[in-house]
Amino acid sequence: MALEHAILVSLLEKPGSGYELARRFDRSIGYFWTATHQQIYRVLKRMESDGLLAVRGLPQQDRPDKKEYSVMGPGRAALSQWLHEPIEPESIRHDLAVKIRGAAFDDPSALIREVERHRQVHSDRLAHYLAGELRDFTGPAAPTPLDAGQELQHVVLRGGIAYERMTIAWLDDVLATLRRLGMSHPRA
Amino acid sequence: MALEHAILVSLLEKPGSGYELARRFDRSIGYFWTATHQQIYRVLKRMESDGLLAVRGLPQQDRPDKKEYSVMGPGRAALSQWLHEPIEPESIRHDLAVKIRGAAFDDPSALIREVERHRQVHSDRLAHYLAGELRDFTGPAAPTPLDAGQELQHVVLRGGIAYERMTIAWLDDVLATLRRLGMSHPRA
DNA sequence: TCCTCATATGCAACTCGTTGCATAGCCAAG
DNA sequence: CTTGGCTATGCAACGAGTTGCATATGAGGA
Repeated sequence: MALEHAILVSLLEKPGSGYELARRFDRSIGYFWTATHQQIYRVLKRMESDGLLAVRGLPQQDRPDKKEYSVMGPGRAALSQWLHEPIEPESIRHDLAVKIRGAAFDDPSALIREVERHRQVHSDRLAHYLAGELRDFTGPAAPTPLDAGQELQHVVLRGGIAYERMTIAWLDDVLATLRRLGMSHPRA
Repeated sequence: MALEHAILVSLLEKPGSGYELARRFDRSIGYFWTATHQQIYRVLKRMESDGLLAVRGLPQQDRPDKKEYSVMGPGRAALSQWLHEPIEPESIRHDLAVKIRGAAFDDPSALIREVERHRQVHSDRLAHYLAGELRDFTGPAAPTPLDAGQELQHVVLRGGIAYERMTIAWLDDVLATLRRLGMSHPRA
């Protein structure tokens, strides 16, 4: 149930509405966690009724009202408790790897375009992460020195960068393998 | 719904029972997909009633009967169709990254043992993958030349190896960062 | 003898996550 | 003037995944 905790972290970094959270989950938090607005609204409601969050209705001019959530004492305590509990190291769930092994029972060369498309997506993500790193942490406009929260955000971002770089290199390996097999066995 | 397809791939590689599949999902297939026996039994039953799989009851001496599943024509067709459909590049779900950012609101040094434990798990996985690579693909007992299926299994395994190596390096970066913050801010 | 482990399958209840749809006002482009 | 996009929230239904428990047999150890 880490979505709850990811929301607590994000709201501690800055209070906001469900809609704003959903956008953060498409951006910085999205480097390591994804969530749709449906999930977020549902969990926010539960967390509020559990007393972890406070909600403040903000009537706005020219657009629908929004509800700004912020973390209460029990929310902070719940996060702290979770931080002290051990969690399971994650295991991967990689559809593309299933497809690659499945290619042994189909035409391997048919996968090449798909793998190229994935490579492009990861390459775009890498560029996006690197731009963010320059903007927030290593560029001339970045604060110096960084505070603890920023250092931790930076090390998480470095993880995202390392992940994308590793993935791109692996997809190149996959492409080379598929092309090699496609040449020697034009039709499997 | 890639569990279904992972099962098809695994049963095409070799027919087997639900129990055997569950063990494969703890081993080679588990490099990139996990599933419990509950999930597997449930999906096998559905796939059989959908006509994707054939089942053969094997009475055994000295132990409970087992049901051996194998892929039928429609199952192979379903896999082939899926292989030709584009899939979304996955996004990460990394609890540990949530914890690391959360450490800004708690004592960062409390996370060090947790990160060290994760590093150990990934290091063990890497050793396990490398042993498997030597046994099945690069060692003296490995078949030469490898057929297409084995080449594809190998490139997937290389992906697992690259992932673990990257993760270990990142966790070292995380540990260095946490230790640095722990020194300059003994209590956050 | 009893306990645990390994094989082998399964139900029931639950939470988590996704998808489609609905509402509602404003703005800008065509 | 209608279509689509952005802000902002939400319901309903479904599918995916987890956890706890139940059943059955035989082997080996305490």
